Amino acid sequence: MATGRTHRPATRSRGIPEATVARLPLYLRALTALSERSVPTVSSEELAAAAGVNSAKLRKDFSYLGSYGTRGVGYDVEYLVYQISRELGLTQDWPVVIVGIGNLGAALANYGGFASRGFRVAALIDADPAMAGKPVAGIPVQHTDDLEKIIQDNGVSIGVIATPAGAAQQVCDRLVAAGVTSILNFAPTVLTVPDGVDVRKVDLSIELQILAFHEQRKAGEETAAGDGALPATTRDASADQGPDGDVPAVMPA
Amino acid sequence: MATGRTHRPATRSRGIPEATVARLPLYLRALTALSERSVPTVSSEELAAAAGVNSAKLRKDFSYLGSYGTRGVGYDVEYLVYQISRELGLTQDWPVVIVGIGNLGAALANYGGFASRGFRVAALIDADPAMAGKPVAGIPVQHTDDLEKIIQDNGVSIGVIATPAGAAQQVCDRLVAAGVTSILNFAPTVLTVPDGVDVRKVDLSIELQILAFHEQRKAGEETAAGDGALPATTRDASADQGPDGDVPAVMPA
DNA sequence: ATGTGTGAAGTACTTCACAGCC
DNA sequence: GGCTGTGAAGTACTTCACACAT
Repeated sequence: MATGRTHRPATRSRGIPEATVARLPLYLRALTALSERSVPTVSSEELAAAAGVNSAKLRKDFSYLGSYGTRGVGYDVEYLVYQISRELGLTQDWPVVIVGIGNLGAALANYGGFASRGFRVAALIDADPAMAGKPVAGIPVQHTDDLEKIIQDNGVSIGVIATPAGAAQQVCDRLVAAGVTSILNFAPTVLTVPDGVDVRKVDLSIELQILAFHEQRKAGEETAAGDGALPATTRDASADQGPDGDVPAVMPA
Repeated sequence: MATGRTHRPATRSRGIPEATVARLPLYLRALTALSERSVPTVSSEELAAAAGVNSAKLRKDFSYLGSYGTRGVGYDVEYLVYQISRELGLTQDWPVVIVGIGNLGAALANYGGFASRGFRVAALIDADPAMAGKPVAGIPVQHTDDLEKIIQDNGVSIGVIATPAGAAQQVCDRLVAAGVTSILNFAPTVLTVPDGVDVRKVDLSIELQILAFHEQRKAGEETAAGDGALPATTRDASADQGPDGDVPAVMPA
C-alpha cells in the first residue's frame, strides 16, 4: 500500500490527463508535417484525421492546454507546435544514454526521431569490452564501468535500456543510483524502481501477442459477413494503461 | 463515421476488455518464469507482484477467462499458462514477415521472444537489392518484389513494418492487399488501413516525449519534499489507449 | 456560416470489500 | 484461515451536442 496516493491530483488545472499526454506527440508530429508544408492554419477535423483520432477528442485534449484556437477558423500551426513542444518539455535539451548496444541499441542510436525532438544521445554504453571505443551512429561506445561517471558528467536524467532481460534490473538500479529518473525499457522484464522514477516499457513480443489475440478472434468469426464487415481497430502501443498505484515492491529473486 | 459500431459488444462473455488482453502477455511471462522454476501454484498476490500490477486487477482479469483458481489455494501455474496461451491464440503457430531489414528489422529478427511464443519469422523482406540473399538471424533476406508471393506461400497474416516512414504506407497497402490482417508498425507514421485490419504502433520517439513530459514536471516540483516523496509511476507502453471508433479515412497526401 | 471550447452524458477500466469455497 | 471471484463504488477517458466567438 505504501504512501497514500491518488495518482497526483496535482495543483489542479496543471492536471493534464495521461491519455492526453500520450497523444500530444502524435499531434506534434502531424503539425510538424503541416509546418514543413507551410500550412498556416488547420481545423480540428483536418488535424485529427492526420493524427488518426477523432476531432472531439482532439479539441478536448487541446482544451487542457488552454484556448489556442480561433473559433470559426482553426488552429495556427506554428503556434500550436510551440505550445505543445513547451508542454512536453521539448524546448529544452534532454541528454539520453542508451545502455546495451546490440542490434536494438544500434537501431535506437541511429534513429533520427531522437535528435529532431529535443533529445540528444549523450552516450552509448555496453558491457562488452570489445565494443568499447567502436563508433555506432558516430558515437563511440563506452564501457559499463563508467556508467555513473557518464550520467553525472552529462547531467543525464533519461536512460534507455536495450540490454538482455537478465541485465536489465541491474543496469536500471545503477542508472537510478546515478541520478536517472526516467527509464525507457526495451528488455522483457518488469523493472522495480523507487518512488519518483518513471518507467515506460516497450515489449515487442507483447505487441505481437495482442495482435495474435485479435487475429485469432477474426478467424473464429469468419462465419457471418461475406464482405469486409468487421470493425477496424487501430490501437497504438503508446498509452496510459496503468496508473498502477502500487509499484511492485518485491524482489523477484 | 463509417459503419455503426460500439467497439464490439461481441457474443457477450467472449467480451474480454482490451485492457485485460494487453496484460495477459505480462501474466504469461511471469507464469512462464515460475513454471521454469517448477513452482506448482501461485497466489494472485504473488503473481501480481511479479507482473507489476495489483492483485485485485489480476483477479478481475482472470475472472474474464473463467474460474481457473482454487479458493484458499491460488492458481495452478501450468494450467494457467495453458489457458492464457490458448486465449491469446499462442497454441497455434503464427508465421510473421518483417519488412525493412535495417538495424531495427535485424534486431527484431534476432529477438528471441518471438520464437518462444508461437511466432515464427517466416521471411525477411527489404527493398534494397544488395540485401537480397544475405542471411540475417539465419534467414535469407528477400526482395520486396516478391512480397505478395511470400505472404501467400507462407499463409502470413501478421506483418511487421520496420521501414523508414516514407515507405511504410505503401508497404502496408501491399501487405494488406496480399492478405495480412494484423500489422505491427515501427515507422513513425499513421497508417491508413481498411476495416478489419488491426494496427498496433510502437514509436520510440513518442515514448521518450512522454517521459520528457513527466521529467519536466518533476523538475518543476522540486520545491517541496526533501526526501524522495513523489509518487512513482510505472506505466507501460502496451495498453488499450484508443478504441478509436473512427479509423483515419484521409489520405495525408 | 464556420469551427472552437466545454458542460453533460456515456463508456471503459480500476479498486474496494466481502461472500463463498477450499 | 486463506484466497478466489465478483457485485458495487469509484475514477478516468471518450463522445455528444450546442453555446458562443469570429
